Amino acid sequence: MHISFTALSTTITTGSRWSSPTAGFSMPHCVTLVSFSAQLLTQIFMCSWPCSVIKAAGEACIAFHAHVLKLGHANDPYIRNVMLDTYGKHGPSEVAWKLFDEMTDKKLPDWNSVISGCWKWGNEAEACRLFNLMPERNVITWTAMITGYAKLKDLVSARRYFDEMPAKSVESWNAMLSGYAQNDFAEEALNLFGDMVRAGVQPNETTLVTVLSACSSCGDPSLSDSILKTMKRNGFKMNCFVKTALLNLYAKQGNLEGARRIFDELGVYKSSVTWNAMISAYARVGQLDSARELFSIMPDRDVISWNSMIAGYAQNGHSTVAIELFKEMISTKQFQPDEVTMVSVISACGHLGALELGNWVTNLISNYEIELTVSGYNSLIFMYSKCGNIKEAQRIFYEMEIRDVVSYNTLISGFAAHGQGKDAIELMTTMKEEGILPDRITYIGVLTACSHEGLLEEGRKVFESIRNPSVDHFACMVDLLGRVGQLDEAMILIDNMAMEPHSGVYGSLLNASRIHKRIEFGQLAANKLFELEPQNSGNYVLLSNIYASTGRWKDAANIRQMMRRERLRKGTGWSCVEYKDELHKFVVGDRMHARSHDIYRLLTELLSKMRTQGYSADKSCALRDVEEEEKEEMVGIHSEKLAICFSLLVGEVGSVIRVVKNLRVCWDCHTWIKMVSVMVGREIIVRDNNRFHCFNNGLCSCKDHW
DNA sequence: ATAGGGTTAG
Repeated sequence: MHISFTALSTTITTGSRWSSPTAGFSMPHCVTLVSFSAQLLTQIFMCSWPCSVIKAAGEACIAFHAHVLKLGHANDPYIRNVMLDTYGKHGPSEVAWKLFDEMTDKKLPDWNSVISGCWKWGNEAEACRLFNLMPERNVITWTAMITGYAKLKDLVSARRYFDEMPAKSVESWNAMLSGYAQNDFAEEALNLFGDMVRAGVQPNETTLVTVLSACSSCGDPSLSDSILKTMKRNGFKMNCFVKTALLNLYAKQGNLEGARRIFDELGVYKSSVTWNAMISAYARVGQLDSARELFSIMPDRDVISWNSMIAGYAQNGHSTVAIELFKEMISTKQFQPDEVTMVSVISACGHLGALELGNWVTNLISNYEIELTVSGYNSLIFMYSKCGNIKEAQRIFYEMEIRDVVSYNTLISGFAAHGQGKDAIELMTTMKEEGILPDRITYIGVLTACSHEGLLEEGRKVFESIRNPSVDHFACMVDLLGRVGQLDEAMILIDNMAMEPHSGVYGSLLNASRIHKRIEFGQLAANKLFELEPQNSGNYVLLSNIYASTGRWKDAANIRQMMRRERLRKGTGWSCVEYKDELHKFVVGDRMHARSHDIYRLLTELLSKMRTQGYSADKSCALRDVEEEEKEEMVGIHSEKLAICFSLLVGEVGSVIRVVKNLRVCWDCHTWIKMVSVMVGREIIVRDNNRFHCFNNGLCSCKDHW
């Protein structure tokens, strides 16, 4: 960009560029300020004005400069440095470099301003060149170098300057601390803080904010406790920033009452950051009503408030609410959704299997001109594979320029859901070749994929290659062994585990016992599970089903009796169908749907057809069905059946994925859907939580299931 | 200087 000062001067004096781009920053006002004093001019740029005004000031910068020249301040060293600093920070930076080059008597602050400017625009080479060239340096110069390298995430270089600098101010320590803290090196930050205390440097508020933030991400309460004690002992005065950081620390440690106390104590002196910290604290732990209440009375909501709320719903199983809230957000037209918003919403679409909705959201990304980073693309991979379109997920994956471990994990898990074990293994090999190390989630994905495809030997090899297998990996391996029928070996594996097996391990064993009708293992697993998670009704249902499937009706009934005695009910499962841009959600015995009447009629029709077509080909199946009818009379028709009947009514079966929960626990749904697929002569695709089942002509793509 | 997002099993 070429700047002609004379031309600008003219523009300014005619006043044509002034009124609009500078909100609350009108021309006469500026002129007055400039002519007052250099001190005031500094204030305009340096004081903590809202971002919008600073931006406006950036645009107005050139004009200011023109005025400074006109008013004869051009050679005032103080003003000149302010202009240099301002151009460097807000641009156009070229002006700063030009000004600096033309200066014949460069003073130390001028060098410092220009070096800071270089870092601001990411010009490491120039910053270093000037640093080495300058005749003298002060503590500000050195600190600028630390801040600059910290911004580039080059903490080794930052630390080198920090260690080499002849004298350190609190600000230097703070720069190094926040460099560590903001780049996820909480531990290093806390260690450095220890050094700082030992060096006898008095921390200020900024220090505390940084350190408390590091404490909240490192999760060691004893450290923050001692810091807080020292603060109390020294009578440290806490401003709003420190209190908000402390609020966040309490929240991250699970002390919501403590967090709320700080929130309330702050009274009217809360910033929007304080509000957001409290809202997201509630939202994270699933106290969505408390979060929503604060959200609704918060004075100045911003994107982050919306994002915290939306993410709260999305992460606590309320995908539909998350999407509704998002729609509300954009309908106000006051808020621009950003990548973070989109990631939550896209992920919610994935959980719901709502492809149409997902496509609509994806289009919004370009409408709002949102630049996606790796996380954004990752969420798209997740959404497409959860919606059954693994091809599109793969396409996005291969089009990405940079992929991280989550990209790989997400696609591998997608392969697992689609039963593509070999693809999962192959992708893990590729990621290693690309220099990305598999983590525990990668292995969970690959093992699950092997299990779903029945690849015992391949899975075994993968399992043996894991350096420090966690309980989850054992659970996957038990699942794999169990599914292919090697229950004895699965049992040996459990017995030889170095750690205590958790519910996932016994859950896998129980499921395998069901598939292969191995009552003895089923009983063992179920009894362990009754201890480990007595509230999970699914375990009772499963054991009862195992008894029933081998004709032990009395035992089956006893378990049901036990459930009743313990007042356990099947959890709130739901099924969901997307049709014409709308989500149709069903729960057990649902009669709320607009087409309920038609749905139940079709259901009855199908059932009588099934009877005449010999639903009872398999003896145990027929008997099961009797018991199932009994149960349905009590609790109502399964949500899965309602959802599928709705799809049949609107004629969308085969093109849309249906999401159902707990197909595993569901008594006869699997058989039922198989029969339906024969009767309608079409393919029915169902996603049971995390796995796709393709029903066609009485067969299911996952052979191991029943 | 403080606040917000994505991945796993049954």
